[in-house]
Amino acid sequence: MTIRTRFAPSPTGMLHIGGVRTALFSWLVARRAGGVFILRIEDTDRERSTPEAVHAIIEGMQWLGLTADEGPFYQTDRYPRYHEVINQFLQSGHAYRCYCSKEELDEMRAAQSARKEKPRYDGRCRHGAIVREGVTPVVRFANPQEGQVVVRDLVHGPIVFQNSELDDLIILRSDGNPTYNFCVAVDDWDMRITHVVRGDDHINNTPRQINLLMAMGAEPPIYAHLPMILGPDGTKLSKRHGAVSVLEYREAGFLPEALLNYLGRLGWSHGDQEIFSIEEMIALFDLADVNKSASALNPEKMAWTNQQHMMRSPSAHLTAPLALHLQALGVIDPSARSLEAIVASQRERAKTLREMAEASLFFYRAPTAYESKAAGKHLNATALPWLQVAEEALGELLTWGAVDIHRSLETLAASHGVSLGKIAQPLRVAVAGGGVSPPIDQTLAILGRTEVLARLAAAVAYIAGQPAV
RNA sequence: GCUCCCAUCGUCUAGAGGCCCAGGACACAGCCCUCUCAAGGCUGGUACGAGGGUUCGAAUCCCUCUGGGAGCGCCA
Repeated sequence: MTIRTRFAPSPTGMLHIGGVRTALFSWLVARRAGGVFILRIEDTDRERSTPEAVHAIIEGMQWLGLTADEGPFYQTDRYPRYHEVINQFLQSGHAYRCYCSKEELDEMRAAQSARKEKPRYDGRCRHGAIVREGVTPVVRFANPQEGQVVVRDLVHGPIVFQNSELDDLIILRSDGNPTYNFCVAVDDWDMRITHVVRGDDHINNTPRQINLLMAMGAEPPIYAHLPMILGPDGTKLSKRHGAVSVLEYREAGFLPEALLNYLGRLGWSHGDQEIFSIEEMIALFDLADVNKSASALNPEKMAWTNQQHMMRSPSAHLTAPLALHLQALGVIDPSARSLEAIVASQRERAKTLREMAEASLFFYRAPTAYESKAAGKHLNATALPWLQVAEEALGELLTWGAVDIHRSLETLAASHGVSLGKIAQPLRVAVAGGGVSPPIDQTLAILGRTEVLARLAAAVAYIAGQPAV
């Protein structure tokens, strides 16, 4: 049997990190089994669903590479089918019309709470409701009143619910809109979903959905309820934790595969392995290895994971996104320097592409001011002669490559009986404006001879203009 | 209140009765490497929520408690 899974977000907000993790696991289950992954948009809440949110979900999934084999399907397109099932239920006695008003229901629930009972519909319209003129009834599902429902859950094991705990839920609102649990059951059946992978906040909905499925004569799928993802402080994830939308992680300079790797390791593990490529995750993922307890986001580890992926990626894979980040920082033409060389020199020095872009700005812009601490230490009278001899030696180089530059500077240092650092640091501050950059030979190679000599001349002039101490 | 879920270092986790006076990773501290910053290497500290069982033996199995979370909607 072909494994079929689905990701079913409701487009009422941005696609957040928790949703992405759910989508990832669901996608992984399908990919691992050579099955089918379906995207279904649950937009029956017409008040809160927006086209912008739908777009953000699709764009996010696309950026992450979590491609759907079928869909996106929209529940609002499936109303005829829902009404068809509701009519069947009405005829078969699996559902009934209920004329109770909201006030009546509120009163009922208030009374139950006062008696310390679980608030629930008491089924007063179940047997021959009194038709009220001018009131459009809702349709309620006649939930079985006895026996139990066993949820087959791959991460939790079997979970048992007593039918006596469940009430008759509304499946069709008075405004004609079917409700969530009902639509999910119909869709999962119609789309022949074999494995429902979703957040464990849905565990309590599951027995209702199973009863609905059984009333349709359907075989319930297997479930896998994933633990929640919490904010770094261990509380429920919300806007105040910063990034809400996955797309914000793209802006922040994360690689999609790194984000997926980090999210995958939240709740899932494969021994001691930390870094996984997408292919490895597909090959190794197993719901049996998924944790039951909630986990908190750790921004430092997320960044570290991203860095690890950047270090392992072929340079060519990083140049395009780096160019985008450079442009976002105001660099008109990122290709004015070798992006591959920049990536090669910066990849282990940055946690994100954005950081990499920031640290690489000096390749495109000569320093307009020197970092005061670095300049004080390295752009002074002591450094002046080193800058001058380096300028001369570099000017005479026949070929301008990192290896040539390195050899030249080393020879220079050796001939004066000093360490390379003595010369490299002043050079670094002169060309980069501060005390930090990739190795000096690579840095100069990327910059190009003309630019380097110009910046050295500027630094020499700067020192000359400094008051003598 | 009722129902359901969960519980190993600060965080992510390994651990399916003896291999564990608990291993790895992030973060932190120190050292090494070194032209800066990183990366890398080495070293260090900190965890099985509590109490009862079961067993020759429990982080691992059972029970109770405690603590956290979810649901109880004409939201999804």
